[in-house]
Amino acid sequence: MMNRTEAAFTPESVTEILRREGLRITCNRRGILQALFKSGRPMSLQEIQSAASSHEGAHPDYATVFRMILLMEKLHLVHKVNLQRSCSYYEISDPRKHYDHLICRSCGSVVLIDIPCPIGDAEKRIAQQYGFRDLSHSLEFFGVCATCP
Amino acid sequence: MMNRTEAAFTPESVTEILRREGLRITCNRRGILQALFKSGRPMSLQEIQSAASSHEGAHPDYATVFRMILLMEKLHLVHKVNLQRSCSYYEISDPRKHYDHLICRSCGSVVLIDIPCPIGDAEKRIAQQYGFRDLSHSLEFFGVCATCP
DNA sequence: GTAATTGCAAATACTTTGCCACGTA
DNA sequence: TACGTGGCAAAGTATTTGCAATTAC
Repeated sequence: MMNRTEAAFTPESVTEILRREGLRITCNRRGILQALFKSGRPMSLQEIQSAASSHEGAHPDYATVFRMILLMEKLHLVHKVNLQRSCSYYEISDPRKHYDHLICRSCGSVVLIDIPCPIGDAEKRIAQQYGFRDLSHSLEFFGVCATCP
Repeated sequence: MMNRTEAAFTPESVTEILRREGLRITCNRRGILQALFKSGRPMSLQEIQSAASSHEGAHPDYATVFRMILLMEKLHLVHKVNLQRSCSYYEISDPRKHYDHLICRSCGSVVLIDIPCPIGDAEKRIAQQYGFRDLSHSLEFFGVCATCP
């Protein structure tokens, strides 16, 4: 997909991708990108909206955030994360990185874990066995964190 | 948790668990249980409602299904499955079984896969490394199935 | 008989869309 | 200037709750 360099994602490189797609770079969009990059964890649209608003000139409407994230999702620049909550959460989706999460059932804290992906092999085997192609996966661990009773 | 026998889940054994919790067994609830057991895949509340209604005497209101599933979720008798759709899907959660899914991005078909769980070990390592306890996980594979273009 | 369960309807929450004014390139 | 973008408000969809009537035990 896309015409992307092999460099890791940064606000700048993602901005460049958007520009190449013919999209316009506005204050709101800059704010939204900053918000996504600053946060180390998946964010709801609400969270993205308010975080974005702390950046110069940015005060995106909720609908604006919604449409921007929709756009970025289509371009595989962000992806949705399943936190078992009542609304959707998103995070930057660097194609070179791997995103599995550890979520506290009690306080809701979310940790991005970096394990050597126990899934890669299974993915290939499953593709063969079930005749599916173009596989990806979503893996979340749920538990109770050290600071919760 | 609970005072459960080691036998696999059946409508009867789950009914027994509910009874022990002091809950009353009604036609609606029987219908909902039947629906969950008959279906081999995760169901939305809508689907559960209409499937339940095909059982003798059962015509549960949507709210009734909602409350019943909520209850069963608390008792760990069902769990939510992340199908990346706009509403929640649930399935029976037999503690002796393992639930990972393979979902077609194109036609939406859902397959319950039974692989030797590549996660079990990782789960223990993660528990140690991050100080979490009582770990469980949610794993879904997404791809395009053999019959889709 | 008593307390749990249910249907109905209303409230809430999140998501999605239409439209026109506005700003970027 | 031209067209993508953004705010506002309304519509759509799923979830959740209150309450009185009903039912299991």
